Amino acid sequence: MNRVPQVDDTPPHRYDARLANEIEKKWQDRWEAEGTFHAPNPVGDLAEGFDEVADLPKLYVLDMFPYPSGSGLHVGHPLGFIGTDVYARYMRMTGHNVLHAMGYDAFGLPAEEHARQTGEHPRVNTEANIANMRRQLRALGLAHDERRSVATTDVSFYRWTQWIFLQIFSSWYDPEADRARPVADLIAEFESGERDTGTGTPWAEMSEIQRRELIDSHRLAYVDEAEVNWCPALGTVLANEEVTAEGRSERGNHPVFRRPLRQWKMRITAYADRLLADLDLVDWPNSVKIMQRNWIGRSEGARVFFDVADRPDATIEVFTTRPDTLFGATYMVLAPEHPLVEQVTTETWPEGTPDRWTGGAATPAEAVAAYREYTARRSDLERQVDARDKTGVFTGGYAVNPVNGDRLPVFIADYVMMGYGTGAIMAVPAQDQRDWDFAAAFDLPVIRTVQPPDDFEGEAWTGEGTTINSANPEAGLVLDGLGVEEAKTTIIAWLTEHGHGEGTVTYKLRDWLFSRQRYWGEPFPIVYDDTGLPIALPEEMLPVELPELIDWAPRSLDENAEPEPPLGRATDWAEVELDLGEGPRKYRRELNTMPQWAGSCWYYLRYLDPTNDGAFVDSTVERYWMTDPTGGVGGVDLYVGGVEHAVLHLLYARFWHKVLYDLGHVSGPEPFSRLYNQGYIQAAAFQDSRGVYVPAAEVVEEPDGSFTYQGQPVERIFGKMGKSLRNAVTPDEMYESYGADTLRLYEMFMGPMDQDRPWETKSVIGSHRLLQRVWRNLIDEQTGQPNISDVEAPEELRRSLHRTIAGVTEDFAAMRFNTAIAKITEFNNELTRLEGPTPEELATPLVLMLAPLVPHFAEELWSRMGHPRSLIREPFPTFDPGLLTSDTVEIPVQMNGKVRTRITVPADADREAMTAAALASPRVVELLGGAEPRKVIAVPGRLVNIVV
RNA sequence: GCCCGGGUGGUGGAAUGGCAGACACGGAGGAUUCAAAAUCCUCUGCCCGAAAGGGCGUGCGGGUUCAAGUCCCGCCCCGGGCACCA
Repeated sequence: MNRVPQVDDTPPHRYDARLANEIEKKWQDRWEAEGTFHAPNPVGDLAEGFDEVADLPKLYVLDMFPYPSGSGLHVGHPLGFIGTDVYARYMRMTGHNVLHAMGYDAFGLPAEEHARQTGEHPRVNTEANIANMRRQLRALGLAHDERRSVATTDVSFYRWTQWIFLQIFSSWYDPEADRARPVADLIAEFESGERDTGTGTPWAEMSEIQRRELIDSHRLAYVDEAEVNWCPALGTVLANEEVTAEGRSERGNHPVFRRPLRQWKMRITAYADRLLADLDLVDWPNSVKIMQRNWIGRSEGARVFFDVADRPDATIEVFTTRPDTLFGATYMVLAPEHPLVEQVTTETWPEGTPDRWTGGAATPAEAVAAYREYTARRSDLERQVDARDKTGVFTGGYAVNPVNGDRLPVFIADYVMMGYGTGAIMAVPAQDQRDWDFAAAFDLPVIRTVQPPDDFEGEAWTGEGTTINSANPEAGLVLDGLGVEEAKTTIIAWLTEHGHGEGTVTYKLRDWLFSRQRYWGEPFPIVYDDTGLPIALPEEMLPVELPELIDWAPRSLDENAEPEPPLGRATDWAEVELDLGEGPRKYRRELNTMPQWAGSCWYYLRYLDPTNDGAFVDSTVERYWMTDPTGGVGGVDLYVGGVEHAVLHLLYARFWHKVLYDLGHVSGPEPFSRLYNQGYIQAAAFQDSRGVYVPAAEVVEEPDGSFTYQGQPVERIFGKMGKSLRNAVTPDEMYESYGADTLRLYEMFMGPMDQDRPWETKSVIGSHRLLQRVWRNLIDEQTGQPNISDVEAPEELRRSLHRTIAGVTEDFAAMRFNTAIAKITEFNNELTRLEGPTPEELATPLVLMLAPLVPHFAEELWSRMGHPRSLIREPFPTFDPGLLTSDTVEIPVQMNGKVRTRITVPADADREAMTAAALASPRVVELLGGAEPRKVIAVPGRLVNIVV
């Protein structure tokens, strides 16, 4: 290579990656040493310095709890963190005591899988990952109060997770008071006889075990033998919410099987109504509220009891949202697993049973057995695909319609599910398309009870209409002529009066399956005695620490394997001798662990008071940070995270918060008063002709716009950044090429915070150039000294500055960082055109406006401009409204809505003056050609439109 | 199927019913330089035109309005959520 030796004539003090890295390191160290980001608490360990901020309003800004992944961060991860940091820094400069902290949601499957593969304890791996993530985040210059950083895996943290579990375990939901209360109150009410036990046996006559079982059945955390989602590949059960519609695990996409198992559950359904109603109190994206509402799935209707013909002991209870259509019921359906199926099924087929109904079986019992087997084999996916092809068999039994005594054949069919309502329906084909489809397939009658519109040509009519064919005058029941709503009210009253049913509300929401067969999670603070009933460990025995495990050997588990909690292998730990008040006795520990959601249900409360050994959070501290002084619902002031947590995490956390609120441990009913969903950074990924992903960084864009990798054409797609698509770009790469401030600025500039956007490494240079230009406007690149003078700024630039401040202030407050940056850029571009040193009155506000976005950069300039102290609490620049307007404005003149020319008029010109000026302009005179305009619209300060 | 979002230059995106495309990337040209990088300046939606200027243009089709990316009606496409929920 005979290259000419290069002389590096880059000025010594140019803002480039090398200088940026130097500056960033310096300021990060200084911030840490000076505790710049410490947010003082009103009392307790972290109260130092509170006097200085006592008069300021508080602000609690929070990021969703990150999982410290082993592969480290890519540039998509910190988008939200940077956004909250910019906002939090801005709010500090507008005079708020801002709490912003970051912790780690560090329990979970990946660390345990890693342990299985390497034999290394999950804690070792987890702590290494946390350390790496801390390093990467620190390099971004995020203004977190590092004293408040916690990890769910810290014993000092999960001790309080266990404590909260005990609070929930020791509570029950009092429907009259509509809140959770201590179980002790319930026992007292049973003892005094104030509350009926509901078992038919008075408390005084119950045995000790009966009493415990009764109490346990009321607890908000309870053990239940129930159908659960067993995922052998993960070796654990999953919550319903963790299973996809295809019957696979959300994590890893492994097959999931239904099987009965003894498991912990949380009675979240008791809170269904409040979780729904209180959504009205919070400032959340509408889409998230809707998702939560759908998930809770409240629906109003009625329970109706149907006697079974010739079976006096059996009653089929159905839930319907359309009790007004009861006269249109022509058959009944039970879910295949419904417990009444055996009782309803007859020995032989009734006379005249159509062949279509029997499934070809000789007896109803055989038909039922065969159909049950068929449905058990059928996957959820298959069922969805042919949802309109209804299947089922007749049980041979009949139910009696309470409104008119009609005999209705009872079927089993898999379009009715055990998990919703009562697992049984009355089928009304005329007003329900699913029932219509089934009726058509099985040749069942259709009776319209709502008059469809004359031009209706469809099948089932589910809309409004007049009730018809619905009268039984002898029973005192006439619905004919009523609208749907009136008919519902009338029939519910009739059902209630005659003991055939009642109005009721049903929810889709199920109780929350709370135990997992994993090691790397919080142990339950629960032991069992000989009765097999759970006993809460007393608070003083917390924490219950995880035992050390040596055996990480993978177990091959299949569908039929007995789920086996790893803690069962810690035999020394599993059995324990304790004195729980009755002298030392042997107990068995609970071997399941809590799901990963547990820690994220309350971490935001621990940030408030992370070092407190006497309480999960001090109540004065909690009130200070979580109460809205203006009387709002309170809670975290701004919570930012991805929309993928719209249902699970946010619903669980709200539930725990409400329990804690009911028990008096927190001051408000909602944890997060304002929620903001950040978008995702997507990135281009490239597939070769075999469909294999190639390293995106090595793909070349050809002049014709196509892409090649090593000379071979590849195809571009967009997707999540990550290892699997081989398109990850790390923050470390960006620090090296441009510095962290450039990365921050670019991420904020790419587009609105709440939108997905594609990452483009080649565009980062633009943000870097902005910083270079600002630097050059304020610093002499040869000497590194400020190039700033105290001469007055030209009038035009001063006005421009004040317009910029006004716009940026508004944009920052609304988290529109991209447009704020555009305004700053525009102002700086004007500044660039100015000859000579930059006037101080322009330089200072510019630096302060940039400070939230690029904090190291701004601190460095601030310091070079002669300020000894950090600008962290420097007041944000204010603007003079008088400078926002100018004396004259240029406005467009339209003719018939099309811009034809522009005129300059005094800013305060009224309609007449504007019209006159417009009509006098040469261009308008020319175009009018002497004609009279039909009409002239003049909007002061805006435009003139001449209609001809 | 139902419920939410969203469709604007080559690209990311900007626009209280009032000049569509701010700002940036990319591209073109120029200044500077022995040369290059860097920097600075100019241009850059499409079409016609030498220019002046004109026409078209915010997914498609209608409508309201002096004026529509923005409001209304009907479609199409993309993304997300839910889904035989009685």
